[in-house]
Amino acid sequence: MTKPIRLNEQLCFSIYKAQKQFNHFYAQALAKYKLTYPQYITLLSLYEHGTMSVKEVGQALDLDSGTLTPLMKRMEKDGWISRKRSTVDERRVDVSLTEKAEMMRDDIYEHVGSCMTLLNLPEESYVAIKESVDRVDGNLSAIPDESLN
Amino acid sequence: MTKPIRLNEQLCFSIYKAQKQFNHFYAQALAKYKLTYPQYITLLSLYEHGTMSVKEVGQALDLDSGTLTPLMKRMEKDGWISRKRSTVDERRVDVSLTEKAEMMRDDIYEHVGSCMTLLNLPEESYVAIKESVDRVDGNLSAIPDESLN
DNA sequence: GTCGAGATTATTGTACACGATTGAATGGAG
DNA sequence: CTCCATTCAATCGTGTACAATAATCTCGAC
Repeated sequence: MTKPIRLNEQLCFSIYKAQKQFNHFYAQALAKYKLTYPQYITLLSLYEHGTMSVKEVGQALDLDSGTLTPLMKRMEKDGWISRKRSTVDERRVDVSLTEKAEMMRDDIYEHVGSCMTLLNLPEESYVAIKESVDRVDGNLSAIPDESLN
Repeated sequence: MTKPIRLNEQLCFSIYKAQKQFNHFYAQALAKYKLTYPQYITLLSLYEHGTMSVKEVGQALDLDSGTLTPLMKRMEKDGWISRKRSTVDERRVDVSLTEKAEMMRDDIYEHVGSCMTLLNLPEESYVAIKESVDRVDGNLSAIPDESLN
């Protein structure tokens, strides 16, 4: 007598769908800049920390080089960032913002900020939900892979 | 004086990361069945509703045929489902479960169920968080694309 | 000074995800 | 009965994701 698993009662499915909605939301909001969501968070990270190596961006975003290298090549082609091998340590590739990125900074902050108000969630709810999701994330990452065999 | 956007305070980023953690969690939990997460939810949907058209699966999972067609071809090759054109309406392709899928059903329910206990979230929290995430999803989907230009 | 273990980035292969387009099939409106 | 707008699956192009592997580099042991 095994209990069936109903899709619409699964937290993973809710998060899966919410992530896609956010993706769509940002696709619209960022269309005028021709940025995708992963490109946008890469940009945010650089705005926040300044020039970083690919490795450091990967740690900030929880993405590996297999994702970041092609993504950053596209961002370089679109004039958002420049990439060059560090002269100090030639294994590293330093990623820095272009003039264009610096110039667009406030515009992007402001536009995205105003779009976010349309989400229509009171500040306390927003923070509370975020903390809940972070807890789920934390609990998940604490599970050793071997225990799932 | 534009307020900077801090990545680690963004709900979208928390959900983005949690989704990836769930993906990793299910990649481990489903490895013995050689199923990915999207394949697993396709299977769940068929367990729940029986034979469905591609369109109906797409509505249940919020995915389009561009994603589902290749995914289902892989699932067919791996012996989970069979696909055939409806004789009633030849635009439709009916997707049904194989013997193998029916036989594995309880095994999968049980194994995934036991993995879920490792998430270590009390039932009330689980439900409350899920409802919060669903609300965010609902609010997002209510935003008209044009208002984000 | 050279060598090799370990670290770091790039590349490759597989699998989503989705917008846009295509082409076959359907079912009304007239 | 015949157009023709609509529906549906498949296809194509672009862009993530990530595991696995390859290529490159650093630094400490000697």
